[in-house]
Amino acid sequence: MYIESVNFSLKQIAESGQCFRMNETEDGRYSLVAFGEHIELRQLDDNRVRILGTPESRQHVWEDYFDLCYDYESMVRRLREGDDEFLRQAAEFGSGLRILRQDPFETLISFIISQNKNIPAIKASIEKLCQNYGEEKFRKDDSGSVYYTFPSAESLAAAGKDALRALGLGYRDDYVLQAARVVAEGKLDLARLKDMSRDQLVEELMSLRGVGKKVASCVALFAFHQLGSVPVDVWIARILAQVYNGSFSWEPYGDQAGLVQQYMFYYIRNITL
DNA sequence: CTCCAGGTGCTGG
DNA sequence: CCAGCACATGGA
Repeated sequence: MYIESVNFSLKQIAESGQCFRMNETEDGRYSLVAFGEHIELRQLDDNRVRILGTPESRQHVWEDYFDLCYDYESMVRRLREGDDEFLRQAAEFGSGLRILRQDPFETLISFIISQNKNIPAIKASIEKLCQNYGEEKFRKDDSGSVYYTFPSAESLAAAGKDALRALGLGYRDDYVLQAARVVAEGKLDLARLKDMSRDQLVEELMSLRGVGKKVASCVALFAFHQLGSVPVDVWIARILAQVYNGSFSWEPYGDQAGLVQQYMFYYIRNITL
């Protein structure tokens, strides 16, 4: 099965730091676990991707996940043709980025774990969490090897404090447990948050322990597709301070500022490393 | 060994 | 409101 769109680079999306379970394989494919399914993706050309390991009937699910209906080209063009040299470069460099529509609970827990960790460590922690509390399934491809789904709120909430501590999440384990309990007990209905304004959504998420402005912004952006939500992490803060001397304004980008942020993040990560 | 990581909560000014 | 600090762990 093929899915097709412009501004669609598996490599850029996988390395963009918005998802943690999309990884390049030895032969240049990308393996992804999401919504309880394992799939493999291959970039056929700039705009075309082949999906393996999922039935035709699921095509719309992945088209939605990769946000194929959204027009990224207009922002890429706007930045490339603008007078901001840094953003011109950033848009050129990350023109294949898209903002995924990920599962809210997975995104919430993942970004709670992300705090004060580097990306490889985040990925390792999440895999371990999945191996211990996710569901074990078998791949539908010929390898038939096992993979683990992201844990449900219920299974995490049922985990003991000590058992969770043994996973090595550090001080974040208590945040994870509390968030899982709140969701499992129905005190926080993540589906209901879809209808909220960006400010309401962020406020609601920040009521959870261990969820501050940055994590809440990431969940708003990467799970609820609030493109106006702007996560400011150490890297973005560094850009604002060092490249713009504190004079940058998100205002001109309005409800697409979070997208601009993503081009910045992807660019800075790849030019300084 | 040291430094730092897609931060947050708490404290004292 | 803001600066400073502890936090628990692992990758580089």
